[in-house]
Amino acid sequence: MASDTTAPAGRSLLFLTDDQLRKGIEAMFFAYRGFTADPDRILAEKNYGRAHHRAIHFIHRSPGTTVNNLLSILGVTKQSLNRVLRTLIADGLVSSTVGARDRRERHLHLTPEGAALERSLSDAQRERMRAAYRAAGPAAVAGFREVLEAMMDDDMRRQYQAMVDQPDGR
Amino acid sequence: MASDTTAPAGRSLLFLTDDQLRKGIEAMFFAYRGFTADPDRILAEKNYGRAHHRAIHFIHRSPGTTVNNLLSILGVTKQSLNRVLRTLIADGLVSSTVGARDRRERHLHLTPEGAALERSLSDAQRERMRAAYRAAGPAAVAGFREVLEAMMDDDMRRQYQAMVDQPDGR
DNA sequence: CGAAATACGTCAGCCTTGTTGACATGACTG
DNA sequence: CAGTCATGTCAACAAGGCTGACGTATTTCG
Repeated sequence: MASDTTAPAGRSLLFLTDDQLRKGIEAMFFAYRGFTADPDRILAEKNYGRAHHRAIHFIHRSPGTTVNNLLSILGVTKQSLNRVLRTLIADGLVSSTVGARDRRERHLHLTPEGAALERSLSDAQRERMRAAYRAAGPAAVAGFREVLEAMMDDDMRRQYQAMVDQPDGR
Repeated sequence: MASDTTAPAGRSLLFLTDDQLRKGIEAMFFAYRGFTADPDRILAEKNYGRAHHRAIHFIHRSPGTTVNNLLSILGVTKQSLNRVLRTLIADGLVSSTVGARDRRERHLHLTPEGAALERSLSDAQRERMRAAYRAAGPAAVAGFREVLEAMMDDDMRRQYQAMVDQPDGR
């Protein structure tokens, strides 16, 4: 690497050493493990995986969303998503209803049972996030969000922004 | 849950609404995708996966580390790690040498080829991190690290702290 | 010394979750 | 009506987790 030593201006050169960057990388690695640990425990008991969690989360997030929409949010193939969706529907956690305007589409909703599982998953995850936010304080949280957003790919960030700016209507 | 919503008191409480927490959760989700995207592209060309990346990263990080040590850092089973390690050794990216003090142990090092791959992977990841850090600024970066550290499990945080505080000697 | 514990490797089998490719159906659209 | 679109599904495969069971050095401890 060894770039910043020669590079001009910028706001602060010293805080962008490879060592600082490596610490950020390792922090992401370990923090993500913590981030998924609580839901993973709950899901394991019910024989579901992270893929089910993601589907449930975004169906809860955007009730009535279509399969195609979910596909583009999750960034997986339809075969992969369908496998997960099939089990969730079979288990009565998700309902799939034919679209009124366009009858090719299926609109996805959580059933009461699905909503209950979503609740318990997101409670666990929120609890950890809340504790982290409390420990770090509001200023740190703002910085946290800024860096994370800057880390996304452009098209991902667009999806994220669009999603984040609409309240969840719980 | 529904805790902070009942008493909409001060500003310090409002920043911990479920909605704020959800935004943080979704930011983690999308940011982690970005975080792994660049290395994933490089690895895919060489028919390696994220598991190889993690092994390479931490062997680079702690040259001469033992298999058991790596196991506890990565948090996987020895069978799982061994599969990855076997291919890396067979492909000449990692060397395994019998321990001098304790001949049961194997000490792992990157070969020159392994170090080259590590370099190209971490260059890509650091480049993204650098861009995010630049965009967000030093104060945001400090907050970012604070929140991530608060998000880890206690024993994970201990490992992280111990690791982060020793320079990597590159 | 001998028994137990430790570090490592490996075989076999299973699961989840991702992939491609192919194909069918029903529904909208020009 | 022809073409495209949204969806579902079958089959086959790969990565990378897991458990359980063994085998083999080697070290440690009673």
